[in-house]
Amino acid sequence: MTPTDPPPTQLAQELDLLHDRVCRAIDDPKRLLILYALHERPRYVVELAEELGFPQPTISRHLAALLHGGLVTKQRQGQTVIYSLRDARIIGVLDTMREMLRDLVEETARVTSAGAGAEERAGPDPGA
Amino acid sequence: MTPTDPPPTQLAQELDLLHDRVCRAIDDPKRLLILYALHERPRYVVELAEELGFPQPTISRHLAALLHGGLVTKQRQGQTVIYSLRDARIIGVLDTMREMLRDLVEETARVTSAGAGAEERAGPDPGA
DNA sequence: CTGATCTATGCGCTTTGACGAATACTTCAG
DNA sequence: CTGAAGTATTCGTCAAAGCGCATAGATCAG
Repeated sequence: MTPTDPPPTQLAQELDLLHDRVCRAIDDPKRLLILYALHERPRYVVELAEELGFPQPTISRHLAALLHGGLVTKQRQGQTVIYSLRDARIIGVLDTMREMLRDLVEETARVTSAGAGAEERAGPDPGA
Repeated sequence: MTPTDPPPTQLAQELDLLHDRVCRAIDDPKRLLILYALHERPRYVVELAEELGFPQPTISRHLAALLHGGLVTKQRQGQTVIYSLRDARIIGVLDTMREMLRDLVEETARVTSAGAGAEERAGPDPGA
C-alpha cells in the first residue's frame, strides 16, 4: 500500500502549518486588498472599512484572519486600533504571484491566438 | 497605486483574479506537498498518489486546481499523464512564506518567554 | 456614571470546497 | 474488439468560511 512512505513527513507538517497560517490568510480578495492598503500606511478599522467600502464587522473579521497568519499587527491607540503590516515580505510574495499570473496570461494568449490546439496549461478566461 | 478609493479599482480586479487562480491553488496542504514533489521532478498521477499516500482521484482533483492556477503543466505520455511544475517561482514564494513563518514563531517565542505582555502579534500555538 | 465612538463577536444563513466511492473516459497491447 | 492500466469526473455528504445583522466590549469625553 505504501511503497515509499506516508505523508507525515517533517515537510508535510511544516506545510500544514504554513497553510493554516499564511495560505489561508491570503486566500481572500478582500484580505489582499487590506494588505496592500496597510502596505501604504497603517490604518484603523473604520478607516479601512470606509476606504475599501466594506462594513466594519467584515473588516474586523478579515483583520483577525490576517493577524492569525502573522501578517499584520495590532496596536490600540485610544478608542481606535491601528493595524500595520507586520512583514512586508508578504507584499513581495503577492507581487511575484501577480507577475506569474501576468506571464501566464501572456503566454496563454500567445498560444491561444496561434495554432489553437491543446489547452494543457490552464485557461485564464479573459472574462473579468 | 491608488491610495484611497472605492473597491472596483483596477488593483481590486487584479487581486480578484490573483485570488481565483493562485491563492486558491495554494490554499491546501496537499497541494503544497504536490508542488514540492513536482519541484523535484515531473511525475504522473499514480506516482504522486503512491508517494504522497493519497487516493488517485484526490490527486487528480488537486492537480486540476493547480492547473487552473497555472502552477503546473500536463502532458500525456501514452496512458499516463505527466505533470510538471510550470513556474518554479511558486516554490520561491512558498519558501519565503516558510521563512516568514519561521521568523514569526521565533519572535513570538522570544516575546512569550520574556515579559509575558500583550499578544498583539498573532499566536502560533507551539502545538504541532 | 453616561453617552458617544470604535472595535469585536455571536447567530443564522448560504456558499464553497474536500472527500470517498463508484464510474466513465482514454490509450494501448494482443 | 477486448481487456487492462491510468486518469478524470460525478454524486452525495460534510465541514469550513464569509456575510449581514444585531449586539457586546472597550475606551474616552464631560
